[in-house]
Amino acid sequence: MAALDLLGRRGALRIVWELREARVLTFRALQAAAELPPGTLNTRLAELRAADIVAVDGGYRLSSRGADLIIALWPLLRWSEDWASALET
Amino acid sequence: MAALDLLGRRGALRIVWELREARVLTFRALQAAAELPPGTLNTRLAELRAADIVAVDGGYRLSSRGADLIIALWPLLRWSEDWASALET
DNA sequence: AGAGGCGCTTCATTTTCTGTAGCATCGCCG
DNA sequence: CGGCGATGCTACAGAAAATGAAGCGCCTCT
Repeated sequence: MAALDLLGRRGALRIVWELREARVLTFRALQAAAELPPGTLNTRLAELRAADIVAVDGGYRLSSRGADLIIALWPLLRWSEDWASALET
Repeated sequence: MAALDLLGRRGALRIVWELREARVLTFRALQAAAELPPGTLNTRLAELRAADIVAVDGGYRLSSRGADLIIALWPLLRWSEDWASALET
């Protein structure tokens, strides 16, 4: 479960999420969107780049593997919406 | 993305994973399976119980919402297998 | 009584995260 | 050219979290 270990680090899933739909964000924009301090963001980005999930190409974007990841994440996101609305009641 | 925040904590996804297929584990068995020290496990279990993902019923098991989560996790697990085998090459 | 399993708790150490500040670089505009 | 704003990213001190080992109190079974 190495992948779960990587994605289970603070902010990792959030970064991937913010780069959904082929978004290209600058370091600072990503920092604002993911609500992470620069040090953490930079550490996380290094790991995600090493894992070939995030690519740098005129800003940060998902690699093709990262795009697959977003697709695989869809059911989880659906679940989290249901979960959030269920908790409100 | 409160759910992602919760699941993005160390060991959280791993705990859910170890409870897949309606498994019922004792605290110590879960500790061994998830490779977590008791303090961390206990903290995480408290969060997961508060989120109604894990239930205590003669041991730790997934709640019905937790079972839904496992299903939603399937594509991600598939992706992580592909990812792991791709990294080996 | 003793042995073993149980769910935790405690504690000291190490690791990680946070938040602010700021550096060096680049492109743009007058 | 000289400044201006934005960029990616580093530095640092303090806070928070995780780690690993030890062990407590409780229960059950022999």
